[in-house]
Amino acid sequence: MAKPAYHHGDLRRALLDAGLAVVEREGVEGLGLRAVAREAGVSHAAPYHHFADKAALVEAMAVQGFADLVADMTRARELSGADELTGLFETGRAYARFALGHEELFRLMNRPELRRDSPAVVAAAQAAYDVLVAAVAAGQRAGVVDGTDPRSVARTAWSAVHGVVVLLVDGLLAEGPGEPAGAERVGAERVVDEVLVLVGTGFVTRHPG
Amino acid sequence: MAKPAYHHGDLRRALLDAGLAVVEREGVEGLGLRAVAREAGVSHAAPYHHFADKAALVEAMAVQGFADLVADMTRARELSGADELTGLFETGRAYARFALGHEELFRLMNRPELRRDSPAVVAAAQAAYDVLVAAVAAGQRAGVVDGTDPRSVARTAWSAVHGVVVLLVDGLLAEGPGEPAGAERVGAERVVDEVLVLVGTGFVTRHPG
DNA sequence: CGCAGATCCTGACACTGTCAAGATAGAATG
DNA sequence: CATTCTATCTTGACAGTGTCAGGATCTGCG
Repeated sequence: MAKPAYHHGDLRRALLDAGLAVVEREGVEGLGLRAVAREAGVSHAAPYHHFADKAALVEAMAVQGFADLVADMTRARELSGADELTGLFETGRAYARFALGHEELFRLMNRPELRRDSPAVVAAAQAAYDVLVAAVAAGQRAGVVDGTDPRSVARTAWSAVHGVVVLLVDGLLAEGPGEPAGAERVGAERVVDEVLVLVGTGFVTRHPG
Repeated sequence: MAKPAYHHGDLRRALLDAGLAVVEREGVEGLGLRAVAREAGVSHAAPYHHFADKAALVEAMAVQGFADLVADMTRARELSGADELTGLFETGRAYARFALGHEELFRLMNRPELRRDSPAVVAAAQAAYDVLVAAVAAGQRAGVVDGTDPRSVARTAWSAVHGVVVLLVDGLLAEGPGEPAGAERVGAERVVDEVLVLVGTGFVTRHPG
């Protein structure tokens, strides 16, 4: 159904999906233009009719990924009820869940060359940031978050979430040494929660009076 | 002096330096084996007598980078005097300063394929982490840092520092919109400080009683 | 000196991204 | 319906890459 051999119907979408499949199977560095063409069952130069070059393909994949990410984040915040503090936490948790659930895509989205060369990707990433800023501002209006400038708090919250997720994805924050591989995911989410509450409450001993 | 044309003296070191030069000039993705061979003034297959393959070269560069990083961090902590809290902050600041001062090398050190394929790089990164853990533990012994498990606090501190630095290097946390390019560095350090103190004190409003 | 081994170079192979030219399908026009 | 047009896809080629095999050259030891 809907695969008329020569004129493919919607090859652009098919190439994006094929790229997703390749990147999740073989990692970011295994993603090549010819590989996604093979995966899509098409000739090696066919992608050039839908993307200017390889960079344009991964750019489109990254933009799509960020769009899905902001959808996850806003949905998580909406579903979290009236408490703005748990809403903020759930937003962060959604960020972590997305990254841990699509590790290779997340790595692709954070490729530095995209940040340097693609304003579209930067804008898409900023959109995810804006969701966090909005959640922080709501928390401040509700009186559960300190500070006057929401962007200041959002910067540290974003830094913490992004940092812990990156470190987890790169395997540098395994909970115990030598945990069974199957239990990694639950351990990862526990580490994320731990970091989220600790960055909310702080860890510097408050001097009395 | 010390450049006997054929037998190069210390080509291994020269290749590492050439790789550093190439990576800072052309970025991580411009770093190729043939490029560093050209930079070192040597033939395109010469590196194979000192490194098993390209991955081994960038692995060695990353390990070297992490060694320099831990040196910077420990030195900063030692120079910070007796106050364990400022010692902890200075350790984080040193991390940020290294990353912002060697952006491309920092990006190379954080390449995900290294984390997945090279235990040596993971160990080198963990060594940097251990410096932070030690600083946190010292702060706890001095009574200026909360918590019992130093690794828990160190995880969030590391996450915050690493996160803010990564976001800054990728240009996602510019202070004001459209700051002059020359002032970027000072703005970046201010953002780092802001995040460090905020993650230390926390931003959740404490409910009285 | 003469040899052994380390070090470097040349040449080749498979692979990649990219472009040019030709083949084929569906759409528009008569 | 027949014809032409255009977008789409394929084939073939080129430069550049990582990598290996084989030959050339230097250094140190006997």
